[in-house]
Amino acid sequence: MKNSSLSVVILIAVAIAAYFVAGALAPLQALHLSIAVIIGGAIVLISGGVSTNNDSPVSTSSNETNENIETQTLYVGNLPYRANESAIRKLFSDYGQVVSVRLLKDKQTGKRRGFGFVEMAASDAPKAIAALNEQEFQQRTLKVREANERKEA
DNA sequence: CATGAGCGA
Repeated sequence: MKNSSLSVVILIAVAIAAYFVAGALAPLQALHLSIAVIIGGAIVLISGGVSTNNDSPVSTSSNETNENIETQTLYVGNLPYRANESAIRKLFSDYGQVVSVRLLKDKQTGKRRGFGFVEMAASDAPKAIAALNEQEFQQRTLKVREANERKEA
């Protein structure tokens, strides 16, 4: 839709340019028009062929499993109120790829509740638990455990 | 601003 109108604009501009290019190449003005029409027709075929290629861009059946890594949500408790999400993400990213980190805040009061959830690769989750559980983080002993409710892989 | 066991819009 937008591609077609844009193709028309580009087509006109290219055709005009092709007309002058043809003027430089051919001595006769009739030949100018002929070459311009030929080039214009070629542009029409090319742009038409491109725009009508509306097949699904990534319909290759091998693309459906696009890095579907098994993720495990970890419960992280006893977090310091000063802790922000980036610090937690960086802390956990040393033991595995962190998918998402969410620190829970009270919706009513807006205050932080001191715990959160870290979603990371399931293969790296036990290592992160063993390494970060009962570990001191900003003078607070973290409690890292597998999440129980809400989301499960 | 202040709080400290716990499992989430």
